Amino acid sequence: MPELPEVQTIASDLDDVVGGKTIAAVAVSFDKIVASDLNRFHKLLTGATIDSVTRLGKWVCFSLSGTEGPVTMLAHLKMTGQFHLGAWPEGESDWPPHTRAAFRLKGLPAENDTLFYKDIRKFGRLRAFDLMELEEFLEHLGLGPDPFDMEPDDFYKRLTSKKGRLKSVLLNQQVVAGLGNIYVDECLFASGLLPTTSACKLSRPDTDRILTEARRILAASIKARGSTTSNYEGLKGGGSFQKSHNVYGRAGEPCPVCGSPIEKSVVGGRGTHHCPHCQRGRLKSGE
DNA sequence: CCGGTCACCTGAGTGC
DNA sequence: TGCACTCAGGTGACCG
Repeated sequence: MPELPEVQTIASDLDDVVGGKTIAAVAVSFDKIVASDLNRFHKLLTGATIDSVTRLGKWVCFSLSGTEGPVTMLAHLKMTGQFHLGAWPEGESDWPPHTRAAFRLKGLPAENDTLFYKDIRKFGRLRAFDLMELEEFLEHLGLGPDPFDMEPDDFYKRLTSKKGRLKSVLLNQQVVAGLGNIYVDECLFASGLLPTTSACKLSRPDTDRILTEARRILAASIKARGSTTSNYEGLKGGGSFQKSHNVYGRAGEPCPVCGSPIEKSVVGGRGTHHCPHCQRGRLKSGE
């Protein structure tokens, strides 16, 4: 379930390990994993050099120099996507379990010269674009800014212009990019706000508090290489921030602040965790 | 515009 | 031991 800190870790590991490498060959073992044209995917990426790997919301963004100009590969890992290094598969039986695509890289030892995209549930998608196609796709996505890039004024306007419940609005990637189920629950606990609060009724102190807590929690999680609950690790291993979760995955356990049992409910179709005592209405001015 | 539901998939966990 | 069942969350599509 990679969210912002996990994708940041994955991208930064990839940048270290495969940055500067040239793709000698591309193989796809499950066609649907490539959501842009498959022939063009092969054509754009084969022979291209990976200049850098960064994060865009929850997308992993490979910037490459292709044979005919700049190329971008965007990867969305959805629930169970991972990148791994291994040996190039010569036959179908050589593919590691659940791997869906392989990129053979030049200049690495043969036993580790291939970047695999692994995805148990096959929800993730890879796309390759030239500059114009990228621009078009990004416009279509309409991602909002990261919490780290967001001005408090802008954040207030974005949240209060939505009529939905706070949890759903924070999960909307067009409002703010990078938050997922885990960090929204943690952030709302830290902010003392109920997930079911109407976003449009929030005060300026409310939205300031949410932004501050989101930045604090996300930064701490990035430092811990993210949260490993299941099916997440970077090239250099998993994270440890799950140990710092206060409410996510802790239904029935005592709230670390007041001791009340953490409640689990469904909000916007997502499992939602909150403390019924610490999370109440909106904050008052000056709090 | 908004909420609810389903589809996309597989594995882990639970209860009988 | 095995089987049926539920659940996990990111996103897009669809309906009311």
